[in-house]
Amino acid sequence: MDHKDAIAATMTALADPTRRDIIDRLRSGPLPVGAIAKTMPVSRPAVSQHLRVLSDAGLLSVTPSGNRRLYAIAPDGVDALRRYLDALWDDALAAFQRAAQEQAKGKPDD
Amino acid sequence: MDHKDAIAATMTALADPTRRDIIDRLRSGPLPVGAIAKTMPVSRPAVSQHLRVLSDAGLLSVTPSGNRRLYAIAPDGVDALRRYLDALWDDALAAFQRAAQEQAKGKPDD
DNA sequence: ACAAATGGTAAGCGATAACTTACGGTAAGT
DNA sequence: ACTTACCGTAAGTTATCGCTTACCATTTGT
Repeated sequence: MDHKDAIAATMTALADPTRRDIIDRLRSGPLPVGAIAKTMPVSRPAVSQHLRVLSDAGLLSVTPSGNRRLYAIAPDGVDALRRYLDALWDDALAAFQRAAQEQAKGKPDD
Repeated sequence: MDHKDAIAATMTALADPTRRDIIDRLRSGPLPVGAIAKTMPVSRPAVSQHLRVLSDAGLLSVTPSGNRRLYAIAPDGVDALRRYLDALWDDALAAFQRAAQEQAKGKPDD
């Protein structure tokens, strides 16, 4: 998977409110599918599908434990998106300051 | 707008590839609608609609300049999402280390 | 005053995505 | 061995979203 595509997949994964709910459930630690679905308004297969999307995006890791499958937040996946936003923030700030400078130079007597 | 909703809107706004393309066009500085649309494979109204979504999410600022409207990346909007991911990353790391500790304690003779 | 340029909005269409029910497959308990 | 629990996948439906064309408002230029 390309780096640009990875960002796209991660962003799309986090865009859905139900998936962000799932992420919130996993903030305190790994959980099996059933435990997640029990506290959510959607069916278990729906949760399973969401977990697939989140895993494909690299946001979750899966560790089969006997009968169950424990899902956990993958710090690396979150970090990738974090770095993208850091770069975007740097560019935005630089462009902002440049625009402010040009306006001060272009219109000195406002 | 609630803080949670703001994150949701920002995430949804950045989930679309065309909107991320627009953001990329604005990395070097503010641009009017027409200039953006000219370098993109979609029509100007489509760009206009995307700019609306991005603005509503707080990711862009608009400054009317005579006939045109200059769109620029809003550093504050990006920063809000950045902080959300930072918090998520912190929680993920803490949960990760806690899980590693519990496994080391629970299964000492693996 | 008229014409051209810039851009936001409405209506309609096609594709995608999230959900449900139904099913199959593997691991654990009795 | 059989039954129960846990979970992923398939098929089908519905709602949402992104796009286009058409239209209107405002501003600039002649």
